[in-house]
Amino acid sequence: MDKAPRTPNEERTRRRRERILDAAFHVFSRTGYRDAAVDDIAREAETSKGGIYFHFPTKESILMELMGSTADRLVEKVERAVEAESVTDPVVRAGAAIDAVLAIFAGHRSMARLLLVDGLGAGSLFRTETLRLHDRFVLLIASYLDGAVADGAIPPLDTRVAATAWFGALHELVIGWLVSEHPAPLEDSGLALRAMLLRSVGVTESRIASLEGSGR
Amino acid sequence: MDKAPRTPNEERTRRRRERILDAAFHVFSRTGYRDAAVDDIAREAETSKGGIYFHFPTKESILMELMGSTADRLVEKVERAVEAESVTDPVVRAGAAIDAVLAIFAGHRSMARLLLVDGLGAGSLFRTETLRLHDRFVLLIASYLDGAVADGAIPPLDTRVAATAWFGALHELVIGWLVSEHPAPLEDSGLALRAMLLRSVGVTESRIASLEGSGR
Amino acid sequence: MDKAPRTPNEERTRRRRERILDAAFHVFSRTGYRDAAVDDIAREAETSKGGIYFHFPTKESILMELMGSTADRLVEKVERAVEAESVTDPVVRAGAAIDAVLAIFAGHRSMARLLLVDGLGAGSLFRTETLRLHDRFVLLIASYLDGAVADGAIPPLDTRVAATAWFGALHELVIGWLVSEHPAPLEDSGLALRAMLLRSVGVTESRIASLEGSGR
Amino acid sequence: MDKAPRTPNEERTRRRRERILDAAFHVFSRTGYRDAAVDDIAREAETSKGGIYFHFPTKESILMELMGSTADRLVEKVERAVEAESVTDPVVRAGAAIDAVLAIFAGHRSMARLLLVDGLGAGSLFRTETLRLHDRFVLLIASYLDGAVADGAIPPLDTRVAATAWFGALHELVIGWLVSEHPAPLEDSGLALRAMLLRSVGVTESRIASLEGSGR
DNA sequence: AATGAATGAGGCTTCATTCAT
DNA sequence: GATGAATGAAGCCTCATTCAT
Repeated sequence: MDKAPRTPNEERTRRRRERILDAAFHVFSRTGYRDAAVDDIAREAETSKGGIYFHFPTKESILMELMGSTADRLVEKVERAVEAESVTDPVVRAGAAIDAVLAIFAGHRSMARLLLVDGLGAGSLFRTETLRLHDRFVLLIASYLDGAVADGAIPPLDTRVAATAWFGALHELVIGWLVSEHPAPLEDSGLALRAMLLRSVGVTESRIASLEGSGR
Repeated sequence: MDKAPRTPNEERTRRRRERILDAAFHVFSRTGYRDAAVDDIAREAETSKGGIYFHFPTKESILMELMGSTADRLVEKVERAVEAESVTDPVVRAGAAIDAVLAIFAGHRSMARLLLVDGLGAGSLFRTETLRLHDRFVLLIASYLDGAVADGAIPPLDTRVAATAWFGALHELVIGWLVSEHPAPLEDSGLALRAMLLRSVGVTESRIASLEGSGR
Repeated sequence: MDKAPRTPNEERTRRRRERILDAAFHVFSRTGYRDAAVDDIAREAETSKGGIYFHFPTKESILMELMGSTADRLVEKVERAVEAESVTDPVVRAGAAIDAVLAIFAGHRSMARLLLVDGLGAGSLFRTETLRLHDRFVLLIASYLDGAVADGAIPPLDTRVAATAWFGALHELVIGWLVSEHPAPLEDSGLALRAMLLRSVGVTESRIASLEGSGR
Repeated sequence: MDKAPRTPNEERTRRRRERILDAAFHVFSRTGYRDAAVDDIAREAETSKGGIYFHFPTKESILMELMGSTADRLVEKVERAVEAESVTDPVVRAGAAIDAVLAIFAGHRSMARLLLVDGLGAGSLFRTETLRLHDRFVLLIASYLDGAVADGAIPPLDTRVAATAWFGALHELVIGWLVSEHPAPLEDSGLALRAMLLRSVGVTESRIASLEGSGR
C-alpha cells in the first residue's frame, strides 16, 4: 500500500503532523483563526514553534490543510450515509442527506464551527475556501434533488437555488445550535426541518408523513 | 429633544462621529475587521488616530455601534416594507418580508457583507453580536409566521425552526451573491426562493402562484 | 526658507529622526548592519522600537538614508576643501583632494567604517549602494586627474583606472587605520601615500618635492 | 604522512568534508555569509544538517577554514607565479606579482568575492579574518618591494605603505570588476595599473616601457 | 557517521492605545 | 477637540544548534 509508512520514522513524523493539525484545529475552533497564536498551537500540540514550522510553511497552510482534508471527509461521510440507506427512492435519499448533514455536524461540533463559521471572517483567502466548502455541500444536495426531479418524484425546479436554500437552512440551524449554551438535541429541530425542506421542493404531505419514522 | 444640537459645536462633533462611522464601515467591509487598522479609518475619515479615540473608546466599540445601529435600521426597513404592502393577509405579509430582506441586502452589498459575513470570524465578541443580528431577523420572520399560523393560513408548526430555516436560506443565497464576481440579479433566484419558502411552511401551490406577480 | 520648520512640532520631529539616524549610525558602525538589532538602535536613540518604525518604514531604509545623506556631505566636503586651496594648478588640486579624503575619513572614523566597509557584506542592496559611493569618489578624483591631463601637467592616461587605483589605495590605508588598535596618525602615512600617488600618474619628482610642505 | 588515508573510511570522511567546504564556498559567494542557511549548504553538499555538524562545530568554523585554506593557496599561487618568471630583477618580480594577483582573482571570481568583499561586512570576527588576508597580500607585496629597495632598483621608501597602496589599488580594481555586469577583461586595465604602480615607487619610465610586453 | 526532527532564542514588523502639545 | 508622535506587547517566521534513532 502506498499509505503504509516505509520506516518507523515516517510514521512518527506523520503522527506529529497529525498532532499539530489536531491542536491547530482545537485552537482555531476556540479562538478563531486570527486570534490563534502559533505559540498556542505549539503548546497544545506539546511541541515548539519551530517544530510547527518544520511541518508547515506558514500558519495559513495549517488552516488550508485542515479545511481541505476535513471537508473531504465530511462530504464522503454524507455520501456514505446516504448509500447506507440502500434505497433508490430519490426522496428518501434526499431526506437521508439532510439527516446525514445534521448528524455529522452534530457529531463534530467544533469541526463544524471551524469549517462553517470561522473561515468566513478570516481574510479573503479563507472566505474563498470556506465558500468552496459550502459549495461542495450545495452541489451534493443539488445532485440528490436532480435525481428526484429526473425521477419525477418532485416537480422541476431550479435545483441550484433549492440546494442553496437547503444548505443555508441546515447551516443556520447548526450554527444556532453550535453557539447556544444549552443546545437542545439537534435531532428534534432536525425532524421539523426535514419536513419543511422536503415540502419546499414539492414533496407531498402524505409522502413526508410516511417518512417520518424512517430517519436515522 | 436630546438629539437636537444645542450649539453649532455639538452639531460639528456629531458630524465628525458620523464621518468616522461611515469610514469605519467602508474600511471594515473592504478589509475585514481584523485587518483594518485604525489608521486606515482615520485616513478615510480625514481625521487622525487621536481624533477617533476622542469619539470612541476602542476600535471594537466602533464595530459594535456600527452593527447595532445598522441592524436597527435594517430591521426597521423590513418592517416598513411589509407595512407598506398594507394588506392583512399573513401569507402575503410573510412573502413581502422575504422580498424585503433580499431587496435590502441587494441594495447594500457591503453592509450585508460586514453584518452577515465578517462578523462571524472576527473573534468571539463579534460572533455573538453577529448572531444576535441573525436572531433579530429570525424573530421578525417568526412573528410573521406566527401571524399566519394564528390566522389559520398555514398549519401549526415550530415557527422558530421555520424562521431559522428561512433566514438561513436567505442568508446563504445572499452570501453566494455577495462573493460572486458577476452576481446575477438577486431578484431572479429570489423569486424561486420565495416560492420554496412559502411551500415549506405549507402554503398551497395555488396560493403561491397567485402571489407570483405581486412581489415588489 | 524651505528648510525652516513651520511649527515647533516639525522641528521636534526632525530632531527625533536625526537622533535615530545618529543612533543607528553608531550601532551599525559597532555591530555591522546585519548584527544590529532594531532594539539596539531604539535603546541608543532613547526611544522605542515602535518609535523608530514611525519615522522609518524598515531597518533597511535607515541604512539607505544614512548612506545617501552622509555620502553627499562627504563628497561635498572634499570639493570644498579643494576649492579652499584657491589655486588653479591641477597637480596641487589633485594633491589637495588626496589630503582632503584622508583628513575627512580620519575625522570620521566610524562613519568611514560604515560607509566604506560595512555596506559591502550586508546583502546585495547595500553592496550596490556602497559601490555607488566608491564610484562617486572615483569620479571626483578622475575629474581632478582629467584637469591635470588637459592642462598638460601630467601625461595622458586612463584616468578612470588611475582614479580607481587612487581611491583603492586611500581606502585600504584608511581601513588599515580604522581597524588597527593603536592607529598611528593617518597624516604620517598619508604624506608618503600622496607622493606615491602623484608619482604614479607621472608627476615629476621635483614637483612632488615642491609640494611636500604645502599639505594641510 | 598524516594526510594519507589509513582506511577507506577515512578517505570517505575526508571527501565528505571537502564536499561540504565546496558547497559552503559556493553558497557563501552567492548569498553572503549571513544570509546563507546551513540548510542551503547541506542541500548543495547533498548531505544533511546533522552531517555538517558532524564535520564542523559551527557555521562560523566553516567560513574560517574556508578563508584560511584558500588564502594559503592564493598566496602560494602568487609566490609560485613570481618564481616561475625565474628572474632575479626585483622590479620584474614586483611587476609579476601584480600580474599574478590580478590573474588569480580574474580566474576565481566568486572566490575573490567571498574573500575580498563578503568577509568585510559579516560581523567583526570575519572582518578581522578578511583583513588578515589583506595583510598577507600586503606583506607579500612589501617583501618584493623590500627586495627592490635593497637592490637599489628603486629609491628607499615606506614599503609598508606602498604595499598597502598597491594592494588597495588592486583590490578596488578587482571589486569593480567583480560587481560589474559586463566586466571587460581585467588584463586590459591591469596593464595600465601595473605601469602606475611601478611608477608610484619610482621605477623609471624607460624601465616600465621595457617591461610592457613581458607580463604574462 | 548520518539523518531529520525538534528546540528556542531572537529578528523584524504591526498596531491598538495613550498622551503631550 | 484634534493631532501626530510614542509606546510596547504581540505576532509570524528564521535558523543555528542539538539529539534520538
